[in-house]
This record gives sequence, C-alpha cells and structure tokens, in this order.
Amino acid sequence: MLDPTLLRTRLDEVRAGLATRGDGLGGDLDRLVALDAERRAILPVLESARHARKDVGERIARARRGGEPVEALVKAGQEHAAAIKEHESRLETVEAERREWALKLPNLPHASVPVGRSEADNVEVRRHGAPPEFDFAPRPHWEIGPALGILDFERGARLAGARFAVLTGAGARLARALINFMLDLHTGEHGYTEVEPPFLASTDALTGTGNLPKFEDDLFKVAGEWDLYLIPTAEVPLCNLHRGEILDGRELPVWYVAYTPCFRSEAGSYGKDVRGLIRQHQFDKVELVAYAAPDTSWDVHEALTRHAEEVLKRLGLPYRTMLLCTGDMGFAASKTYDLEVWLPSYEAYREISSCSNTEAFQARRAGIRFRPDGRGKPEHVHTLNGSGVAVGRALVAILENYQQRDGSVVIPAVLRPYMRGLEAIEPAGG
RNA sequence: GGAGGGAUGGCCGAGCGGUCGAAGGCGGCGGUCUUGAAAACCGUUAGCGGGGAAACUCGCUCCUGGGUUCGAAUCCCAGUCCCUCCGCCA
Repeated sequence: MLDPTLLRTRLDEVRAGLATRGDGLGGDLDRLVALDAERRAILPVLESARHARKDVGERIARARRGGEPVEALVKAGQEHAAAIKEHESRLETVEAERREWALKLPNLPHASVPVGRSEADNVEVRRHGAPPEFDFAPRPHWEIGPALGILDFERGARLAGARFAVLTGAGARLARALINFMLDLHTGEHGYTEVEPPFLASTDALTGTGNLPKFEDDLFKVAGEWDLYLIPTAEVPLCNLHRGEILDGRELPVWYVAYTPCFRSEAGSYGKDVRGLIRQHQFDKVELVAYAAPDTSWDVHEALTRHAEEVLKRLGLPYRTMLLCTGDMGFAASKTYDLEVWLPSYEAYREISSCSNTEAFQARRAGIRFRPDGRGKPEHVHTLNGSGVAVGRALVAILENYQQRDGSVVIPAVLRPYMRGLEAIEPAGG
C-alpha cells in the first residue's frame, strides 16, 4: 500500500512513478484520491455526532440521579443515534471501496531503479565466475537427471500431473544437502534466525505481502471451508510473523531465514519452460527476510543480496547480478536485484534469486511498525526479502555446470559433507 | 469430532447497563530518606487517529464482527484464539 499522505500531497509524482511500471493505471488514481477526500469529509461530521450522543447520555444519567424527567433527552439521543448510523454506513461504503483500490496499486519504484519496459532493460551490476567450457556436448538437466536415475518427470506426472517431478536417491539427498548448506551458511555466518513456518497461509497474510487481492490466480487454494492457500514463497509467513506488531527499533534489523516448499499455479505461464525443473508447481526454496528501519533498509538490501550471492559463490556457480528495471519488478518491490545463474542448456543466465526492498509497502498493509528508540511514535518498518536461493534451480545449475563427459556429476566441495563425502554422482549405481 | 472453561492496560487481576479508559497489585519512571544501594514512603505511568504553536481538545479502543439500548467492558447472536477432559492421531 502506498503512503496515503503521498497520494494526497504529491499525486503527480506518484502517477509518474507508477506509469514507469507500465501497468497503465491513470484513472484508478483519480478515483482513489476522490474516495480518500470523501472519507476525510465524513469523518469530522461523524465524530461530532458521536460527541453529541455521548453528551446526551451523560445528561440522562445525571437527570435520572436528580429525579428529573428524561423523555426529551431520550428523544434527542434517539435522533443522534439515527444520524450516527447513517454516517457510519456511508463511511463504511466509501472506506471499503477506497481500500479495494489502494490494495491493488503496486509499489512506487525507487529513484535508483532504471526505467524500462521489460527484462531487456535490466542492468547488469556485477558478474562472478565464468561459464564452464566443455570438451564434449553438454546435456540439459532433464537428460542428465533421468539418466542418473535421480530425477523422474514421468512419475511426477503420475503422482500430481504436469510440472511435478520426483527426486530419488542422490538427487533427493542433493536437494537436502543444498537446503542444509544454505541454512547453515545464513544462520551460522550471516546471523539469520531460522524459522519453520506453516506452509499454508490465510487471506490476511497473503494480503499483507501483496499476493492478494490481485494475484489469486497464481496461488493454490485449499478446497472446502478453509480460508487457506499453499504458500507461494516463505516470504509470506516470514513477512507476516510480525503482522500487527510494534517492534523495538533498537532491535532492528532482524533477519529470518526459512526453508519451505513453495507452491505456484503458474497460471499464465503456459508454454514457458515446459521442460525440466525450471518451472514447477512445487519447488523448495530457502528464503531470507529482514525487517529494517527506513534509514538502514538500503544497506540491508545490499547486504541481503550479498548473502544470497555467497551461496552461489561457494557452490562455484557462475552468476551475474541484475538490477531490475521498473517494468520488470514485482508488485510489492521498490527495488529488486535478481541473481541469474549460468545454465548451459539455455546458454543463458536464468533467475535463481530475487532480492527486493519493499520499503513500507508491505508493512503498511500488514501493520508492522517500530518505535525508533523503544519509545515515541511508531513508524512503519521496511521489509526486505530474497531467495537464498531457490533449491530446484540450484540443483539444475549443479547438474548442468558440473556434468562430466562420462555422464557423472561432480558434487561441489561445500556440499560433500552433507552427502556423506560423496564426490560425484555416477551413472552406474549412484 | 464431543463436553466444559476462558480472553480486560507492559504483566497479574477486579469490574450492580450510566462521569469506567477502567479498582488493586506487580513492573517502569520521577522523588524523599541514604555515603551508595536495598527496603520503606510519596508521586507518576495505556494505545491509535484527528485538530492546535502550546496548554489542551475531540473521536476510537476492555479478542473480532454484528445486535439490543438515549447509553455496552457489562445483555444477546455469530466467529477467532487459548486452556481442561473424552475420542482420534504423527
């Protein structure tokens, strides 16, 4: 949610900022501003009516104690009550519509974000490692995995349909090794607190992060009388951990990391990445979330991005860091870095992590505030999130970048302790 | 799934439908006493939104949402969460 004061006082800037996202929402803003003005007009009228009612109530109590007649006062009270009811219902109507509009507006891009229309306008900020050079024809992971007997798409489909896969043996173990390696790195060296949250979330939680009301189609909803969805990312539970709370500013920033499976219906992505593990309905991810005071959140954003990069560095995977342009950013983000890992099968860098600062956008929706010095007026915190990193895509990157001529796949050194010392996954008996 | 009990300020805990935003205690803060501290004593201490330069002032807030009433922490209905017992279960 955008700052309502900003909407009131600097409408033109907001309009210009949102336009760079290319969502095309000029008229929406006018309606929103009108509703806001209407709300603010009703409020003082309603409040003075309430005051009058309260006043009459006290006079009745006093009259009664003094044994005086109260009929006229009661009559006046009834009239006030009727007026209040009327104003309240009007306010309710206006407020409901205002909120509906407000929740559908995306975040304003930060000034340092390049203006652009699509992926093509993103800016590379740094690069690490170089794509491997093979002296044989490298194969894509959807051939390597099944050949090694560690990855099975047919059986995934048998269990749940298209875009589901099964990992077996060393494949399953590799996924678990990646999860444990990442969690150990972030908790042990980067200072994160590990969380194991519910894997389902309520409408309120998903509204807090910005997934609802606009993107319900991307979610799996639980059938029956449940107000629950499968989480599309651990960002949802981690950002809602402190929903409705007032934090102590002296304890900021706070850092959370969680491993969870993630579930996305990927509606609207038909035909994209149909082969392999790149785009699945279910995938594992280790997610980083930070709550920061506004004056440090941009430093925290850089730090969090570096924490995600460290995973790729230690895994020895070549990657580059991209600053997303205005047109390619997610709904809640004010600024986003994507980490893209080299995938030989695509002969391209593909997204493996996305690190965003949402500033107060989510905090305003979710009511997360802090008191700077532990006292005084609460302000909204800034929330940040980043994949640290996507497990499925990391597994893909390892299979493809570490493949050998004989069909085996070398295990990156940092993962071997998690693989009982296994140095490579061999074709024969894994 | 069945049967009960509960939700009040930072915490504990009172609260006949009418100056109740709420007794009392603890904790916190300020002070007296003391070389210093403790103890004791005195005072003070909820949040949110709006108006005002300020003193101050208006509204909302006793789990949430409805209802009854001139007036609800208090009465009625629905829901959420927590606890105990039974059943079931990893």
